[in-house]
Amino acid sequence: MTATLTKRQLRAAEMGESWLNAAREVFERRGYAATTIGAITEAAGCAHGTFYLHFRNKEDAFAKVIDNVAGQMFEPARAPATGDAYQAINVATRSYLEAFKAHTGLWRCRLEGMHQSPAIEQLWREVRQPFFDRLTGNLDRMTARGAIRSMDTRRAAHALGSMVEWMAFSTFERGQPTAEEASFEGVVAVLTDLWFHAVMGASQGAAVNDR
Amino acid sequence: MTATLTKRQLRAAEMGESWLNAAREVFERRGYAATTIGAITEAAGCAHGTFYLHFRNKEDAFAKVIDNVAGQMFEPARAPATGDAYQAINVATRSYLEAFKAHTGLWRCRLEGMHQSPAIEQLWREVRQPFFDRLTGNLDRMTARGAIRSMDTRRAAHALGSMVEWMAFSTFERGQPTAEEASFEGVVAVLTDLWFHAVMGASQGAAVNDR
Amino acid sequence: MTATLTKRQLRAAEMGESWLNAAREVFERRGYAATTIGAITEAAGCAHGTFYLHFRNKEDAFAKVIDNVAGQMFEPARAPATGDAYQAINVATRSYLEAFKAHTGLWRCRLEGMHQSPAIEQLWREVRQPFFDRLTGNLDRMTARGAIRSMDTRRAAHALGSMVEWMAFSTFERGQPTAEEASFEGVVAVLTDLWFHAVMGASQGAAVNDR
Amino acid sequence: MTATLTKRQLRAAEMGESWLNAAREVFERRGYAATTIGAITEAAGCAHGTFYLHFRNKEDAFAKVIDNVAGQMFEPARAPATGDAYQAINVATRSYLEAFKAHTGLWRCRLEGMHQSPAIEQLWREVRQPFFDRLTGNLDRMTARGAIRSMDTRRAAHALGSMVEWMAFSTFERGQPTAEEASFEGVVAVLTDLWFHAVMGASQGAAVNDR
DNA sequence: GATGAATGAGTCTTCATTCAT
DNA sequence: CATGAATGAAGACTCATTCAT
Repeated sequence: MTATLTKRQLRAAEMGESWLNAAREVFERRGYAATTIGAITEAAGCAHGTFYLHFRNKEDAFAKVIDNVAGQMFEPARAPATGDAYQAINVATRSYLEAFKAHTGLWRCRLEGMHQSPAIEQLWREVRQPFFDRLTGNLDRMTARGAIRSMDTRRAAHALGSMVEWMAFSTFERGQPTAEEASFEGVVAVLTDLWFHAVMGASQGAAVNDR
Repeated sequence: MTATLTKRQLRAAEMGESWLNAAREVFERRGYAATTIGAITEAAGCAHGTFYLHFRNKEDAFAKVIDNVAGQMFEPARAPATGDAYQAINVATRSYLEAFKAHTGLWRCRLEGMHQSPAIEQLWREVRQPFFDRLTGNLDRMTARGAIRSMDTRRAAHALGSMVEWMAFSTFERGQPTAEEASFEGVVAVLTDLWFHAVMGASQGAAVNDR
Repeated sequence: MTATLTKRQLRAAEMGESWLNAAREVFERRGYAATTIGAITEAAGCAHGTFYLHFRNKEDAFAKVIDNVAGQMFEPARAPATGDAYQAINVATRSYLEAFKAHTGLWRCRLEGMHQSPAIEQLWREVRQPFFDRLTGNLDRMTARGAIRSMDTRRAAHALGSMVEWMAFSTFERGQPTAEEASFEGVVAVLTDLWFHAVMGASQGAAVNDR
Repeated sequence: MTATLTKRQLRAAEMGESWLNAAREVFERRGYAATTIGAITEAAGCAHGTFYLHFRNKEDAFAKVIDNVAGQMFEPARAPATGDAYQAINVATRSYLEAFKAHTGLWRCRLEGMHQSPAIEQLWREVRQPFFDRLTGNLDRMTARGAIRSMDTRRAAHALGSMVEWMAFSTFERGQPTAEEASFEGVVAVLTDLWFHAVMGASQGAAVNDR
């Protein structure tokens, strides 16, 4: 892990870091398709041709940018769950939304770019997989110790993760900042509440009986 | 004369249909950015310039395509809820996933195109809004008659809708058809289960006490 | 003369006159290059293809328009000179400027179009020639009876006609209507004054002696 | 380093020159509307895209061409008047006609292009204005010292300038080289003669009295 | 490593003209 | 005579990529 980080940092240092920042800034601001090599070199303050000393092409530049910030985007959710289940879900959700908010532009860019480059789609999948794996593991453990009803944990993790991910996107993406809906705490509260009940509820049979 | 007119109008209508189909097919297959006017005219089997007799430009063509299928995509969820809550959620979820599955390519295309055209973003928002409004209304009614605990219904509707929407996308988008995950019924079951418990669970206070 | 007029009127009547008006209106408003067949048919309230029942192409349409209004544009100057020389020049100049003012748009259009179509250039030359011929004739007569000094009457007519023509254009063309400069009477007075002295002055030798 | 830079800059300057020449040549030969980017790049012996390294578009190219030759076209008239009035007028007229003759194509092109581009119209106006200002100044001075009768000097300058300008155009434009009319000296003589008498003649009142 | 001029393939868009109805 | 859909040639403009310096 440290090796990976070091390697990444080293490579970033090699290319002056400024290139990655320039590329990221342009991708965030203009989106994938609208980003041109010229815009990146301009942001980097270098000549046009110099781009190709650092990246193979636009796809490669985006991949390197994603690779560089992927850690920050999914790292927070990696914190070990502490306290009771509700608290744990609340903290995890808040962390995720905060991390998401800091990279809205890249998220949008990726959403656009993954359809224009299989490599980007693949990269993103790899980056996101550990996140879902962790969620699945959590549900597995809770199921194992009888804390929640039994369920298809992999798919449940996927569904709940999607809920947070897509709600985050809908809420924070540019153009959607309705004052009310964008209220950070409100979103955290609702997501926590739904997630908590979704997994903590009694088995469906019992629930049905309760009606 | 009427015959002439009718014949002409008929052919015009037919052409309109075939152009929409040609455009849709290309958008689905190649995505937004990669779709060229030439590809559409080729699919339509007509000359290049003819495109502009039907559409103003690519953006307009996509808008017309979306407009044409939007009804199909969100109509199913409009069916009145029948039976008990679990059944209603199950039916609605299955309907949505089926409709989604039939237009995966367009969904992907829209996800890509909305970042390249404000008009498309706006159009989609308008198309999707009624869907969320209906969900919100359902939750409001259930809350009103005490069937579920009280909650921020608008945000809850948004979150649950997002869960289904994004899970559907992750599951059915091209390149993701892992045999297991793509199992339609499994996905429907999990989504129904989570949704049901998410809204039917007792109030958070009680739940917390249950720990 | 009457025959010519009749023939022209007949042909105009044949094509409903409205086509000529529509074409003229568009040429005046948009200029030669910017005029499209579609704009003319739209102005005429007819279908696109109908244009070709009346004109061979844009060049032909413009030629017919010019042919139709040529009379009006140069007719006034045809009035026989009455009164003394100064009065005659004054009246002729005013007439010319008035006629010019009524067709500024066409003048501009012709200036633009003559470089895009040899036929238009040729047509215009033919239309303008009689005007200069008349001027030349006038100077010839005055020289013959000793009213003015002897000169190269053809070239002098050309030069003086050009003065009025180009001054008119500079003064009345769109975008040049400085209040002061566009003052109609002021322009007439100056042109009359210069023209009068240009031809009435004593021979150069005498003039030089006068210094 | 300096060598490299210098060499590069030199070549860049050379290229700039050759591009201007290529563009000018094409504009002169084909006129404004008929000039295509392809024709210019062909004349320059370069690839299509290279055009846009030197000019923003056709309008910009023409503006730069005009800007480049404007000095040459109006410079001659700037020479200080020497000798008597007749000589001064003669020299100025000859200079103008010579300069005009060297750029007939551009003149025609400008006449055509100014109706297709407000920027070109504006540019030309700016280029031509000093010329008329100088003429006005000359007349003002002559009036002040009583050398000529009093008149509306600004309009008179405009009218006389127009006479020379438009006579030059009619005489030298392609297609008009009738042997007789194109005789350079003859035109100079007539224009000088008319201009001289136009301004040197006694006041109109006196002239009228002379009748 | 850095530069930036040059390239040319690729797209969009317009529009004169034709022709079956 | 009238229609208007269809055509396709033509031209503007962009931009990723290369390469000599």
